[in-house]
Amino acid sequence: MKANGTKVAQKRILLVDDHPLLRQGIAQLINQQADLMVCGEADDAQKAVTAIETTKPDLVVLDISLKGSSGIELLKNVKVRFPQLSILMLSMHDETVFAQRALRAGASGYIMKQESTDKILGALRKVINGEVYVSDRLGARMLTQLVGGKVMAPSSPIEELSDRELEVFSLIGQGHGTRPIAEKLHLSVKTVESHRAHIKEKLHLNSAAELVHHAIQWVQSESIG
Amino acid sequence: MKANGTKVAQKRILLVDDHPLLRQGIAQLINQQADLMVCGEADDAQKAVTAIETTKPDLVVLDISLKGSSGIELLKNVKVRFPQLSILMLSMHDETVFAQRALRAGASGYIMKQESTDKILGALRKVINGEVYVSDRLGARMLTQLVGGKVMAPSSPIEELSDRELEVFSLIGQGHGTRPIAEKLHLSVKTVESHRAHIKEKLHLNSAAELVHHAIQWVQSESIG
DNA sequence: AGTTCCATCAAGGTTATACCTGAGCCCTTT
DNA sequence: AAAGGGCTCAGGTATAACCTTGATGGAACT
Repeated sequence: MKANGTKVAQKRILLVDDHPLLRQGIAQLINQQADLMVCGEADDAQKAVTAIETTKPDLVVLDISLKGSSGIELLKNVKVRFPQLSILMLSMHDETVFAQRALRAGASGYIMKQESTDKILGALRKVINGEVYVSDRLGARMLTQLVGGKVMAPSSPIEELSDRELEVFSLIGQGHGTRPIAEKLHLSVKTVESHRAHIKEKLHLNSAAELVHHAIQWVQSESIG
Repeated sequence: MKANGTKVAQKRILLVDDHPLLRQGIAQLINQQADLMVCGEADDAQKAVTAIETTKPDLVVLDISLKGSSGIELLKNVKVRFPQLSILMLSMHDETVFAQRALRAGASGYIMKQESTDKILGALRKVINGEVYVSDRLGARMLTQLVGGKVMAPSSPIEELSDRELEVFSLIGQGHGTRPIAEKLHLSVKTVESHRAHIKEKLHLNSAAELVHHAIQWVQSESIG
């Protein structure tokens, strides 16, 4: 069966990531498999939607940090338009902050770029078969949360932030002011101010200076650690 | 000449990155070239040093954000032990923040993972030939800083700040707002505003957000070393 | 000694941002 | 149907940022 070359019905995978090197790496990994193939690539949100419509993939591998809008936003949009489509989120960021909100937004799995190619292949196959993939560590943690009745003590109050709030928080940490953030996200300045206020409440911060300070620290710890 | 297969002396490249997918991507890119080859891979600082000793690469491609210690720390250590070795820093982060730091620490180039494979190949070849690679945008910016500054190259425009300005800059970087700074230094708020304006001029910054961003960055780099 | 330069300090006035209250809409949960 | 949370935005006031202007005193050139 396996030896039958391309006659086996291969699962079609669309790659969405703005790092050409990484796309090349995962594309090679996938195309080496008899049962998988890359049907297309995209490096931003618009191209991703177009590519889904034209290539009809069985699975989308989606980077959580795209240029322009965040991967989570794209994930939500795609899920609205193509509810049946399976999506595996790929990220270099800490799973404790991003994985659960990715799953809540409709992803079928979350895996970090730091994982071995074996594990990534395993995640791909699991998601294609309709299952949900998360790391063992995160899976255990989520079980504990369920059994524990309510929500576990969040390891960081940053997990309390909503998706939009986290997006704003991240942009603040990258050094952007309120106005540029509003423009980038196509929102009213008033809305961004509102998000900032909520972030300050949730993180128990008292001033704009403190907010910027913590945001920059967090962005830095995310990128270096 | 080119047609002589592997008889041409290929340049040996060591990859240091903790993302297997990305290593696979860049390895494939390099090994497709007749004049380049991957001589080894490493995913943390220790293995990187060992690999340099055993494989004697002509060039090291080094991710700036490694697990454990940061890539910049590793860069400094490697430069102490192997001063002749060329190093191209690879990063997914904004070059305006990290590139100059990397070059000062001894790197021969800095390129972002978002760049096309063509540009990455170009950077690899440029660094192997003993030249320095930075993006066109960053190169122009650095030139402007040199020309716009004084005759000599200030290693950092921060050295242009007066004592008082540096004091204010440092307090901004510690997360204090204008009012608290004025109180702490027994000055009028207006005076602190004036200092802030002069700092912004000297560092070529355009907004308060940028100022705070750079100030925090600087304070952090000072405390880390 | 005079001129120039600039660091330091500061005011007035304009614009932008921060902060507070409130509110409509949508979705999910109950 | 009701309740809660998330997302969006507005009005109004307080505060901070920003621009211009300018006084003072020290350093440096010439």
